[in-house]
Amino acid sequence: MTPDDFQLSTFLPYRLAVLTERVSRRLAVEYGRTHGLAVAEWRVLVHLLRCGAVSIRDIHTCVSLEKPRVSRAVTRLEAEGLVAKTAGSGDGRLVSISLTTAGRRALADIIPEATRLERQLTDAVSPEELAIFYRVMERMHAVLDSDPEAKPRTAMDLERLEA
Amino acid sequence: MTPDDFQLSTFLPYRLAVLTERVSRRLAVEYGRTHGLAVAEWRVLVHLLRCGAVSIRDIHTCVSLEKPRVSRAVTRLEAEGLVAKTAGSGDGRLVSISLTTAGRRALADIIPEATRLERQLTDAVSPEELAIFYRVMERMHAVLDSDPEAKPRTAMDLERLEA
DNA sequence: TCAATATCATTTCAAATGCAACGAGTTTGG
DNA sequence: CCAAACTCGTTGCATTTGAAATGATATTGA
Repeated sequence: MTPDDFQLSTFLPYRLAVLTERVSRRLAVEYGRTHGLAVAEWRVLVHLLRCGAVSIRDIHTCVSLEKPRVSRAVTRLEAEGLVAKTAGSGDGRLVSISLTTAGRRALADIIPEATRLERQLTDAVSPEELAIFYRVMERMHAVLDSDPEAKPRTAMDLERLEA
Repeated sequence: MTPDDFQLSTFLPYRLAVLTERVSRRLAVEYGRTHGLAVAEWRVLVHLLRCGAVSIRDIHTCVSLEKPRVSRAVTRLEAEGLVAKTAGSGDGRLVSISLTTAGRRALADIIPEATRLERQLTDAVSPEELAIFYRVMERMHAVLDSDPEAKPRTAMDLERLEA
């Protein structure tokens, strides 16, 4: 392919970016409207639901967010009463973050909506096609895993493969 | 699925976001290292290669970037001599933006690298799987197209379907 | 033991971002 | 003809962002 034939609208990274942003913004409507959350806050809450009391560092290495972003998200969530931040009992550097009842309640509101959106998207294709879709995504990740210029995957995203 | 079973690492919007960011950042290494470009600048340059002299508005409606972002990207590109900005001949509000020779040369450097990265990713799966992958993406777009809460697709991304 | 190194969370700072408002120009409808 | 409504590109402004620096605590190794 000569450079002149290059077309943005069929370029894989562009197509991924466009679909992702569209899905992402659509989802943000749900958790934004009902609880004023941003994506970082949403991810932190969900991670806490599954992993209980954890540190900033732990969240950072799990949910693909930079450390300062997690720190700020937690600050906001604490201000809104959705999470509690307590000094770690053992290591004095660690902060222990956990869901409050209000946080759990917020998730109980949002998760069904999120799941509904996901189902709307996945129901548009057959289970076989969807399985292939996820397999292709995984293969692309694998290519990046062996590329020294690419950023490594988070612990959680790798862990999922073993399960 | 009860809310407690919800898992971020298998949630479609999250998975899309993670893969997209990884691919996007890997690509940015290419056009960042060689020419100091950011994603908006890269998209503008590529669009110009294909569409010749166009307005800010036209770029905005084609490459999925907000208008101010396009405007600022063009300002930077002009400062670096990669595009030329001339007052539109007809409508006095329009600005005509086109590639300079240096801009064309920059693209000649970057596009092969971008294409190489894309091929690395797509070569990891069979052509059939890749075709299904793109079809699934298109179906998800179609779901969002009929969702009033979702942002509409750009002209260019829709146009591609007719071709 | 205790200095050097490492890790954790936060903060600083400069740059990027998006929304809304703006000024300039154009089209429309009476 | 001209005032109202619209469109174009830019800019102001408040917020978000990530990289690097910071301060506090832990660990290591001599």
